[in-house]
Amino acid sequence: MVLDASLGIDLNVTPFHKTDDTPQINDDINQMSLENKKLREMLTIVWDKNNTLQNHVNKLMQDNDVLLTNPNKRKFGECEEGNASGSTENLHDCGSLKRPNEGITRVYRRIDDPSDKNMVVKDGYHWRKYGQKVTRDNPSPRAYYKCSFAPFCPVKKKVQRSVEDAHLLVVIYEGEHNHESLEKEPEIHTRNRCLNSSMEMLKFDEALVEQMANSLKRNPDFIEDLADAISSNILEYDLL
DNA sequence: CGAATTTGACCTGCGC
DNA sequence: GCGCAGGTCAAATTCG
Repeated sequence: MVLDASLGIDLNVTPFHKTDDTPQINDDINQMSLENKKLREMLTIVWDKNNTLQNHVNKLMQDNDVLLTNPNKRKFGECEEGNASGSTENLHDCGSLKRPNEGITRVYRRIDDPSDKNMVVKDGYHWRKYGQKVTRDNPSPRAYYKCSFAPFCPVKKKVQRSVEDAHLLVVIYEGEHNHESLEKEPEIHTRNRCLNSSMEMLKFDEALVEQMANSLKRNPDFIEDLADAISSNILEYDLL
């Protein structure tokens, strides 16, 4: 019996064989009840472990936030507060040390349909697409946009689906708009200062947690450790 | 018909 | 110098 296909856990419960022997039937029914009880408790254990892991992931996310929002921990080349679209840098690399990362802002947007090839990100500005390229580290194409006010406005943006999570669009803004937003629709909300409502903050957190969980699931060491932990727990239970 | 998008070619920077 | 990868250009195509 596979409890969780994504984790590849197979509890391998011995099949129950019915016989014609009447006294044997009662024994078998008792045995089945025992096995059902065992299974239920195993499920509880797995569920508990899942909750523990999820709490751990949440804690890691909080620690990460502290690092990103504490200005004293910033170094040269680290993320500047965003301004291209009223947004800021967030999770992941805050830029290499090769060049100052001023005016470079990375934003994650959640999309409902990962198969949707339309990577339009509404951020209140009007953009003109001038190129598209498939990059080495990501099979989904990266789209290049210039602000439609170019060359008056030097801002560019790159939009690419996250390699970690197809539901996430990674938007990289370069430069600073020297004009007002064209539309009155909400700007992209940011981790540090622009998440206006708690609802949007929740959605943002959900996306980040999901991305991190996906990364953990893809990590063979993590899966191996998890399988070890669960199997040792089951063995301990059987020995009782 | 004009604006926006697509897409192959070209340019540039970097590592070897 | 060469090859690779990312970024940009511009002609062709699509769309409203």
